[in-house]
Amino acid sequence: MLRRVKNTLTDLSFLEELNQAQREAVESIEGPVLVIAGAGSGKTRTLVCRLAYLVYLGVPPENILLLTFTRRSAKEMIERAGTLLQKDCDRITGGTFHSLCHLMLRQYGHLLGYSSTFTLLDRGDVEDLLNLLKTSLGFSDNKKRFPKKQTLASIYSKMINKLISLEDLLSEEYPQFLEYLPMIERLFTEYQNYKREHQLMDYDDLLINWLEILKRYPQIRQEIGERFKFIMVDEYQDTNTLQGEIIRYMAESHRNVMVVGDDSQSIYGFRGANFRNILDFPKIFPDTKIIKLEQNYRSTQQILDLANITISNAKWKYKKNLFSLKREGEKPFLIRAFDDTEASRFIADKVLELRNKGLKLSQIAVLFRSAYHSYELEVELTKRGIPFVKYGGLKLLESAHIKDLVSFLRVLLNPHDYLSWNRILLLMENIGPRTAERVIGILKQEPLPFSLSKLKFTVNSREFQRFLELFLTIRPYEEAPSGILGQIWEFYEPIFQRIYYEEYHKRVKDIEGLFALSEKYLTLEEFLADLVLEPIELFEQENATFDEEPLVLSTIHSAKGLEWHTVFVISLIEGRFPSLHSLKNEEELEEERRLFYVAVTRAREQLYLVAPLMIYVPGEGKTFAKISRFIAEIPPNYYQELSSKKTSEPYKNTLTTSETSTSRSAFKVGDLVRHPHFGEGEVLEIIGEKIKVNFVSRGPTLLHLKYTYLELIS
DNA sequence: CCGTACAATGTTTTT
DNA sequence: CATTGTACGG
Repeated sequence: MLRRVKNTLTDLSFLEELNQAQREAVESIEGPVLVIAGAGSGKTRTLVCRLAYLVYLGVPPENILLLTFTRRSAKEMIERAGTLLQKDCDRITGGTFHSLCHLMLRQYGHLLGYSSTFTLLDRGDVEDLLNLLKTSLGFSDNKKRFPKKQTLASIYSKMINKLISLEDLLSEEYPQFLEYLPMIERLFTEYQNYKREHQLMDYDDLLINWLEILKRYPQIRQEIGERFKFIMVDEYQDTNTLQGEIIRYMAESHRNVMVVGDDSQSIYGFRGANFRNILDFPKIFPDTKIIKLEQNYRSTQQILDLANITISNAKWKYKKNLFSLKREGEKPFLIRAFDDTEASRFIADKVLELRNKGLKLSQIAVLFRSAYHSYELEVELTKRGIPFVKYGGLKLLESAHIKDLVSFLRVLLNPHDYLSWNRILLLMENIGPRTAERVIGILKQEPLPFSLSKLKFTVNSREFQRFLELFLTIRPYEEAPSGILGQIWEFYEPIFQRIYYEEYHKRVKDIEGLFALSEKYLTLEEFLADLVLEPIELFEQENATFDEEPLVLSTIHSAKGLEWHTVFVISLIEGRFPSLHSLKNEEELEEERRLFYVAVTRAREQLYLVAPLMIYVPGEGKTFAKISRFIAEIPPNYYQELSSKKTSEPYKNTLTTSETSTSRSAFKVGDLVRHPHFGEGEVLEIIGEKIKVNFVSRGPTLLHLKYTYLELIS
């Protein structure tokens, strides 16, 4: 059935680098395949090779669908496949489940009564809408214990993703709200109606609605089967029942589907992911070929040993037998710092020491359970001028000022998005909840160009009058997104200054970021959808001045699938990791354990486990912290304890040398210098504490004198 | 009816 | 400790 395409693509040498099991996975082209891949077993490489192999065999790239956990990783894999083949693979469809569903719904959503310009709601929008409905139903008056908007949003999403009834969910996880069951039920019904009536979809709707279409229309299943003849799904252990169903229907006609995952790395239970999905796959697709990748290429034996202890203590034992190439390395380190401040200092010292030894900063990562665990460290790194990026913190769209701007864009595209109308109306001078409500009432009866005079008459706000004029001049389908954004910004700036005058400069940087992003898009729809589907991380932009690739700080969830030379896992104390929230529930504790397993298996060579002795507790001051059970249960001979007080001598020397070198006289333009990592280069420029060196190996590079070890050669 | 000053309140992980 | 709700003055 598959014919080899002429002989232009002859180079299959990439297959030879695979081991037996990997190769089998790559070459099993037809029928359902389940790959159980342990941590570091070359899972990504296998997927990439299989993509390349399919294209090599003559499968048109547009007939291949690759579903991954982030759009970034899909893009990366497709690029890598292209490199292997030396052929463009861009036409492979790749992305997350949500982005695929979004794509499909823009095309087929009309079957459920959705126009192709429906608005996507992010978590914050969902909360706002639930809150709006809660108030309008009168549930917020005097009902002190009625759940608040965040909780409501969590309950709703869990209910949908786990496919369980509200009553079951409440009695299992939120017994304190059981008395409100009928009210919450009512609220959720209103919520669903509201979304439908106003062309809105939340994350869950993307899955539900696409699944609904697949279920209802056999001819579409057929059509989709023709379009995506080969389906691959990465990180299958983190899919939920809905996603499993979607795959079942999409692959129904040809059954060419490969899913890859590792049950011991399932860490998304909180959003309904069920690792049983992976075990049930052969039941949904009988005759599934099961392939296990058990050889670990990533980590040293010492790191693997520690990881294996963790997983062997798991309640549910996994049938896996990870073996490595017996690559010897250093035992993992355990550091008991006095408090978070000392831990941060230790890490900063160590990072600089490693960099002085020639390790790239981007080869080092600091991992933690919750985004806020790295606050102290961020302060320390900033103080020392160590560039870093943080993954898993606040997203661009989660900041109020960005949300404001986006709301303007949204109403241009979907005038029925009254949620966004509400937001922008409240921003304007002399408009409060009541006026906003009145305006929306008018808009609902008569959409904009018609209700213009009526609105001008009713609303006493100059700002609003100006906005109306602007609204009518913008052509959202014709102008470039960046141009539209520009016009909106011109209008919004004074409002912005008024509301956020305190952190004006900090926030303006995000706006600049949004502008830069908008320039990559041709249509406003795509731009807005992407902001929700692929939320942009909001990092400290101050580090952007460094040419060097930054150190990585990341939540463990966001570190999935990645690896580094050296990994620090911080905040290893009870209540933080495992998180306080999971302590009462055994299932969630098991998930925390898998999370710890994921964290330690990110490291290739060196692993540092860091736990403070004391932590600051709000009302109580400094108190003793209990070390994480995940550390306590590891026999001490699996790690070596290291004092956080003293760093190794050679490093101290370099610090003093470089500190003397901060004085302007140390280097001058034209000097020849040597850097431990970049090699030799010529000094181009000295700007305050920074120095620009033209390295033979990598061209002009800006370095911070205080923290760089430079040797004068000439 | 708007805007502001103050009190209360709980705190994970992501598409 | 930062966000969210409430009370009050303009």
